Amino acid sequence: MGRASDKRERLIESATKLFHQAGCKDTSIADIAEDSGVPLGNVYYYFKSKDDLVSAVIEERKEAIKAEAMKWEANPDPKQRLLSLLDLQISRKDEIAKYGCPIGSMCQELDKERTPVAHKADGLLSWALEWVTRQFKEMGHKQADQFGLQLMATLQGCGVVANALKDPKVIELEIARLKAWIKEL
Amino acid sequence: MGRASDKRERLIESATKLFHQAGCKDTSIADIAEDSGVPLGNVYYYFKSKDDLVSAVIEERKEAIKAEAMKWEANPDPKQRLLSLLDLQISRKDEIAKYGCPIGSMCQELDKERTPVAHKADGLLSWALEWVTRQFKEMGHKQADQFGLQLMATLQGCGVVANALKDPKVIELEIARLKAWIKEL
DNA sequence: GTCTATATGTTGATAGAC
DNA sequence: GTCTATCAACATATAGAC
Repeated sequence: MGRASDKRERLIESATKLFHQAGCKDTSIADIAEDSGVPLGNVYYYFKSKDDLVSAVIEERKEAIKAEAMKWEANPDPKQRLLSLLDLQISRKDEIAKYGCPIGSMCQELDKERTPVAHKADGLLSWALEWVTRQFKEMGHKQADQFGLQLMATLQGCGVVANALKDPKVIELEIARLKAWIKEL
Repeated sequence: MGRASDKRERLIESATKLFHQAGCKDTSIADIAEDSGVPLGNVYYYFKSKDDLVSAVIEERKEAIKAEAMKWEANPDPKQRLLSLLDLQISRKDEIAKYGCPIGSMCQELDKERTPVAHKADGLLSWALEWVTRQFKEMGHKQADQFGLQLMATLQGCGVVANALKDPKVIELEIARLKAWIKEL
């Protein structure tokens, strides 16, 4: 691919958005083609199957998360890094209340599928859990594993509850509590 | 319906199981018909559409939850009632790690649909949240709203994480923590 | 009330002209 | 590399015999 057009990345971009908003299953290739402005038949030049496209979306999200984490790691204080993560979640509260957590909802949806990519999204969540746990370890906590789990479960949980209640305030409240907890640790 | 056959309830039973295991979208009427031993065409005698069946499944779950809650309310101590809820969740840890929380995963899946029943499952989760909050209120806590949210978010969150990691231990650990917290409140 | 056969619509995927 | 036309599979839902 000496000089590829930007169609591939436009397809991934549209798919990422639509999968989050409507779910992978409810988003057809035609929907993605239309949203990205790529003709239907041409999609299969870039992705040999829908699974392949789903896989690419997950891969792209993984890169985005790792890039974000790398930015935070410029800060030498692991406690501040965790607070950065929480601030990011707060800034996304409206989106999460509308469509759920992009990672969590994708894990739950794909886990029920019987396709080859079924459990690929799980890697995103477990990577995030490991990252969070690592920060607690660097803070010197022996209960780092427990704390990491506690943080991730609350983040995922307030996403589910906020989405069910369609109320971003849920995220605001729960994350405010988490921030207070982390600050005094 | 003077003397109805048990086909209607068998269909709901199969649908409840399959929707949880594979998701509503991925479970076809044919799947449900086969699992329940009811011929495909006959399903539409009992439910005029798939949405109608989904709706009935949600309704049945609601009744089951309310019945369970009523049993717990025989106990005069609200703290014990909350512990009963947590014990129930622990007893279901393997199922939840495999397929996710039946309520939470249904909320997340249906929220993305564009059908008339789209947000009906949300009522289950908000009912549970209200019930939990009421127990904290009866315990005399002024922060009952916050505590209720905290409990529900953690319950839902450990379901998502356990499902992604396919590890029931996640539920065991998080709920043990919740129980300790509630006991010393 | 029960069940078979089938209509109807949508989707993922392919063929093949350009 | 690009795009139109279309196939094949599968889903919901209905018609109509029993």
